[in-house]
Amino acid sequence: MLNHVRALRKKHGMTQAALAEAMGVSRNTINSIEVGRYVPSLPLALCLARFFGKPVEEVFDDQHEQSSSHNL
Amino acid sequence: MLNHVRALRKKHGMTQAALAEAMGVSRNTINSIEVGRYVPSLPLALCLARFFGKPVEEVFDDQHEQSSSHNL
DNA sequence: GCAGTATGTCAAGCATACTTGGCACATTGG
DNA sequence: CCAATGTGCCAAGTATGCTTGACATACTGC
Repeated sequence: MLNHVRALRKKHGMTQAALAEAMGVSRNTINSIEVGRYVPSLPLALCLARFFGKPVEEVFDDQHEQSSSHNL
Repeated sequence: MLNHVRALRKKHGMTQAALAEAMGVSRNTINSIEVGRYVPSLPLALCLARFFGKPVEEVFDDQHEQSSSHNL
């Protein structure tokens, strides 16, 4: 699951900690999503997309994900 | 987390079992999402939205959710 | 009455999202 | 030199998405 969280966050001039607080999650959660350790929940994905003013599909690329085969 | 999965599924003339198979998940998963027992993962939400030809935001309403207070 | 289909729900188990708290490293500026 | 800031990562614990398998209900048509 590719995502553009890091690029969008930097475009907003925010740190991981600041974005985390804005989303109501921990810094570790934002960091883990940015580096691809796991994919966010739907509520968090909606929250991030809304925050960045973009549709969820533009922030998260489920199509050409590189990661290991089986999804969900 | 409100969603329009049931309405969209019926609009496609499908059963829960058929939609489940199309999404690659169990019937129980589709049923649980429709009746609001839990919200789907982001990959499944993207898959459902893509299947119905709608943006994720139109299938899942995070804004006016009725469910129990704290999110994520 | 009985079989088949569609739905709702439960329990137990596994996978994973998210938490707190901590540590390491690099960069920057006093 | 030293402190502060930003980032990456780890461990252990909790919450929840998803699974299989099963059972109950209702409806339909033979």
